[in-house]
Amino acid sequence: MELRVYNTMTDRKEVLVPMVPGKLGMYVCGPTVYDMSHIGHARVYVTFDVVARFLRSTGLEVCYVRNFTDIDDKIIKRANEEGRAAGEVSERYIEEFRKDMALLGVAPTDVEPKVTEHLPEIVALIERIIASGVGYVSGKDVYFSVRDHSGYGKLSKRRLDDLEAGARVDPNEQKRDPFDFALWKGAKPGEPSWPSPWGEGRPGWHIECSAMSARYLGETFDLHAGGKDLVFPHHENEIAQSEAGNGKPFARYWIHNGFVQIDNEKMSKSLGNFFTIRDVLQKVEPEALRLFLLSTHYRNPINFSDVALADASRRLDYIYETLAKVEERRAALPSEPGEGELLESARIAALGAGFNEAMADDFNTADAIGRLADGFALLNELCERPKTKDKALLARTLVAARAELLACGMILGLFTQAPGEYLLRRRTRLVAERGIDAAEVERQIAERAEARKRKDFAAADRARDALKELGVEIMDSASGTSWKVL
RNA sequence: GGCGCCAUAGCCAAGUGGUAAGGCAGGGGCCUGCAAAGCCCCGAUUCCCCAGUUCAAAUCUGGGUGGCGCCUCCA
Repeated sequence: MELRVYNTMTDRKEVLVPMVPGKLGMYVCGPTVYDMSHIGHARVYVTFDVVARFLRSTGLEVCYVRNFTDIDDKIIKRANEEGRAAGEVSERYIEEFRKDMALLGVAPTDVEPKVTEHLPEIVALIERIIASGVGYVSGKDVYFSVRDHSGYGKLSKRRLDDLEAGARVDPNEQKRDPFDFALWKGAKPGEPSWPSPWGEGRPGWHIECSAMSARYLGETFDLHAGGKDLVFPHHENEIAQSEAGNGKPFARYWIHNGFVQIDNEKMSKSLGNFFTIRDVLQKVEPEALRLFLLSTHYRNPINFSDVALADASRRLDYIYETLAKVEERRAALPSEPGEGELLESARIAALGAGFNEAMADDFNTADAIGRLADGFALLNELCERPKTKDKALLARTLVAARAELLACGMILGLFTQAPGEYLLRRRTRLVAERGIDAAEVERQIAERAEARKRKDFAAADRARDALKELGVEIMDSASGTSWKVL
């Protein structure tokens, strides 16, 4: 199947053709580890986790590199505030980041390079940039001379002359041109530093990604991704550095995700309207956040709200309730139903086919998730009103339909939990939140069962109403009465 | 000022030339002692407005209106 991706470089969807057939290298700009990650970070890493999973599902051997920026002004600032070493701060937040990612089902990437462990590569690249004539030393710093590099602005479609109006010059810097950017910053007192041909100092912000991507993926590689706000200047500068230093084209396809917004405004630290991943996970299951993030196409902005999150949560409950129902039904059917025909085979086949079609069109997770809806309806239908008395046939069909859905879910990193565990954890969480006495609920349900046995429906209904008052909803079925928190 | 994005039902959200996916909420039906859950059916003659191109436009072009982003650390 042809895989089409929207390439920021060309502003169109293009067929993704890896440089080396069967293999694909991808680099995603990772976090600067100076604080807890927010849901904007969650979106980026969930998005590209799904991209990597989908690419792998097509048979590509993917090498996914995502860095940690573990030395930077903000980290130093934080370290000074806390009276710690910069390394302590970055290590702490790397751990927190990994915890967040694990909760969200974001798989570790193949390589997670840290800037502080790649100084030799960085210094060597800066030397090559200087040698190529577009880098210059000024005082203790080294800068990239933007005007001496042809092609600067090709990703962001900016011309230097257009930038002029918004230019701001930091008087502390010794640039020849306001748009030049630092490759190397000479050490200031009390700052962490590393030796270099230009004296003690540390790398500029952009050079790390150029150096580390080349180290693990080669000087030219397939896919480079990140948040939309990195297009300029970060990615533009990476391109300039890499192409000037290596004399080769840099990344072949660029993909960028849209922002998470709050009340239709960008969420950011500077606006103070941001939620950390940890904040959100206090309130909902991590998987619900993941589902929410994937319910909008990655390039569009997504508006974060309690309502939207509740929608995703409800939908996820439906999915796990369906899967739990399938398990229960399955237990009453032949355990080895054998091979053979299926019910609704066309509908089942359409699930995976439709899903893949949507994903192959620029990773359209929103469309892809929509295509799965019929599969869950089918499972419910099969469980509640099977159109056959052939138990083996029913069992085969249930297994096949579920397998199809779970295979798609695996690519999204969704529906991967044991349904019973998910539902119990969710109920336990809600029970605690609402201060519901679970034993009391069970007692009232038992009483109601007695009343029903006596055909005293008035009493049974009173019991049900009483439970509803507590926020508990009950469901009668052949196998007894179950309950959930509303 | 420069560059760019977005506008689809009450809400969320796909769809980039061939006659509007999906979800939530709502209405009806089936099931149920009654419910709940589930399943089925119903819901935009229409895609911010105006003009144009075309046999055909939510989709393309031009012009508006409204919202947002980047150009400064930012995912």
